[in-house]
Amino acid sequence: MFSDAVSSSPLLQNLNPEQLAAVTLPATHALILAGAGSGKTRVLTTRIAWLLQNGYVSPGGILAVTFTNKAAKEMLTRLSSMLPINVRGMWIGTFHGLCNRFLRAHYKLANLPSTFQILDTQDQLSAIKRLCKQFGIDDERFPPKDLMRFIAGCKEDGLRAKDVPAHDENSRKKVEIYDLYEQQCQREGVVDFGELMLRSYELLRDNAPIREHYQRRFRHILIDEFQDTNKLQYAWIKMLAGQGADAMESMPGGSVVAVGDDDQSIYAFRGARVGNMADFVREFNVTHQIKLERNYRSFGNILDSANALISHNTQRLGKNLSTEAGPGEPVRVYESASDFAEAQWFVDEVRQLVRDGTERKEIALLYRSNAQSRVMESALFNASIPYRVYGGLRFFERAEIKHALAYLRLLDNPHDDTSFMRVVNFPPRGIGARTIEQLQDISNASGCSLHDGVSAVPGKAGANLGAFVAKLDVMREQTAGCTLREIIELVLKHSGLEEHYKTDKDGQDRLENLAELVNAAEAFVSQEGFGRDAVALPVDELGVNLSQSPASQGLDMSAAVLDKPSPEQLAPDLETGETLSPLVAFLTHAALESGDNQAQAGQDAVQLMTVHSSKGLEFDCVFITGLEDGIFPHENALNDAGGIEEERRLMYVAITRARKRLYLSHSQTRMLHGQTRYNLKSRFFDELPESALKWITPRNRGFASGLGSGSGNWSGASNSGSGGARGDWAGSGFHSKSGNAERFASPPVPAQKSAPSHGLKSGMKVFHAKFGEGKVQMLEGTGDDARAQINFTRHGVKWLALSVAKLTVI
DNA sequence: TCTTGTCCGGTTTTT
DNA sequence: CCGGACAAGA
Repeated sequence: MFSDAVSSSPLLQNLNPEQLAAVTLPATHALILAGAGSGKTRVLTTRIAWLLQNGYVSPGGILAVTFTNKAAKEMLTRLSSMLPINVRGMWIGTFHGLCNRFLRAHYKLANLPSTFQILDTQDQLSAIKRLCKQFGIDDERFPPKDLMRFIAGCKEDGLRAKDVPAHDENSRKKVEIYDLYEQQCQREGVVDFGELMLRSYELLRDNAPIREHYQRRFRHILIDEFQDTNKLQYAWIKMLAGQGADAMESMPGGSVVAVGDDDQSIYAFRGARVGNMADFVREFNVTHQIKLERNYRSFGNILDSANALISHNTQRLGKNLSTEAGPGEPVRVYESASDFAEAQWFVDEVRQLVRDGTERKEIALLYRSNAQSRVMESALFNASIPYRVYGGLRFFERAEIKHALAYLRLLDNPHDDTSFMRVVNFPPRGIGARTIEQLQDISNASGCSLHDGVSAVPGKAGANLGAFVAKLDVMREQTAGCTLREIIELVLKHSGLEEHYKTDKDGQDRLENLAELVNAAEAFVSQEGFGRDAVALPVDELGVNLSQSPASQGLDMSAAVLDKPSPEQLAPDLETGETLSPLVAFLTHAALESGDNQAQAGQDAVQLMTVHSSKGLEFDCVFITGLEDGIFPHENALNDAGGIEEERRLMYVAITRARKRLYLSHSQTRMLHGQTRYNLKSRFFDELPESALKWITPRNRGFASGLGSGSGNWSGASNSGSGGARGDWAGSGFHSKSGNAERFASPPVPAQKSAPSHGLKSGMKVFHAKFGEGKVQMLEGTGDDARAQINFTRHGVKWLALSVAKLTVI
């Protein structure tokens, strides 16, 4: 179908046959099942470059969507290195970034003020709290966090309050609050993340000229990480592709290419629907499906482990990764006696790896939940090994930055009550809870913003408030016509933020961050041309630099011809080129890109992160720790099959991060919520191929203890052992190399032939040194793995590993 | 009004 | 254990 001239293009060199097929797909709808490490991003960007280079589409005719800013940025960078084109005007970005751009261009039709601001999760929560207070909602029955989840969930499903089915009193109330929240946001001129998507969708749905314009325009739609799309995002794509229920046409000559991996779907908890992949195939009549199963990342043993594990999932599209790299090293498995011992082992291994020439940044430590990082961090810290923890507070989420941004927002929109509340008494200026309550009552009664209610507050309180508002007004006047940098510097000074942190004894870091905010703004203005990114470009600028791509070699140009928008084809004001003020653009940027969390990004440091945040990354050496039932898989997922399958996919993601060497570890005991827990090793170990594994812990560790001795009395490694290990830790760090582990190692015990006879039966009453009296509810496993679920009178239900726990039958 | 102590609760995360 | 959230003193 394609000429030699095309396939010999330098763009297409070194692609394997499947990748090449994906890159050069004809203009139809297609699903690309791209396994981990199969070169997915490369395929996506190469396809875009290929389409452009051959003139099948102009830059303006492409819509490429990703989930994270990082992925979007990478796509743009790679693209500009492949082709000499100006990527600025191209619609490549995150769902939310693109929706923002769309709404900025059509703010009037979307019924938004031109300066609408975006609420991040923090802002949204405080907006909901404020609302609950105003309407006297019982926050025991309706915790604001739950309400936020509920509202976000509704929006992810594309539901307005009126569309949400409510059968009982409870859900009716929640829907009512959702509705009130919407009204509040509208009044204040703010939108949350979900609203960006939902409102874009509704505008496309309800406005035919707009819809048809964009449907004509985007000939090639590409979506990355399709398995993570939610219901609304899928509906949005359908709408743009003319597959909506009332669509006139179904983008003839156009194409939607969805790239995803159902095995890496790990975001169901936030509304992602893997089912979108199957729906896409059905609803778009997808005829071209390509599987990318050749893995260029990991050695065989690692891939075999991943394949074997994921084969235990039932709901799969089916895919098996293969490599030509050879088996490589075995997957190393380690069992420790405590989380402290695990950390010590990790530190020792890291030291060894570094000695052998591994770069620290090529070593990643993955864990299921953030709480697990602490013990690891301490161990690394004590060993003076540089490390970097991902996750946590990001730049634009820091309190001092949020304060500064709140002042800036109030300059543009004094009715932004969320921002008003945040800084009305920060730095402290004698406006207390009582005064604010008064103001809220007045504003609520007259249905105005807090800002407008100020004048009606009597007495000294009113005077204080008045002074605050006057200060804002002065700042607004003084900053008129200033550059972004000048505006921010002036606000930092006049708001008193700078002064406040100067006198605060540990305000140095915060001052530095505020200085960094000025830098960020400066960088934003110069690099981004302040927010041309955030607004739609005029239509006639869309074909920029197309002339620089080589003309197509006598190929079918119909796609390109179709795409080229002729000015008369479009209503003149469908897309506005209206420029946003630098300040609004910067505030938008701050909300949509919360900024990197760590300044020390470039350093050669060991990388610590949750499995979730490791998605999309790869490392030479990967440690997956805390592989215990209840930790990974997480206990909240143990009770339903779907939950276990998602945990298994999570494990699959974790394993496939490793290039050369993979370590798995679990611990017999672990401190959690200030208590020592006894965990069994993760059930996922049973799903890995024994031939790919190598246990580097002597397997006779732990022991069957005196079980079945008839006395009904047996001992495990003593409970106080963990206390001892902790003492060691707190006192002298990790000096004793294997000391902790040895402490737990049990004395040799004659093999117990009659393994299961630990003498316990459900219903028995037992005594535990720490938990007191309890009743055996359930028993599982044999020998080392035997465990009992015990309902303790004073401490509730617990699972105890019988090889460790000290129990007496009473 | 602002600071200090007690209580509670506690996955995963991006936008 | 550890942070956030609220209730009592300066």
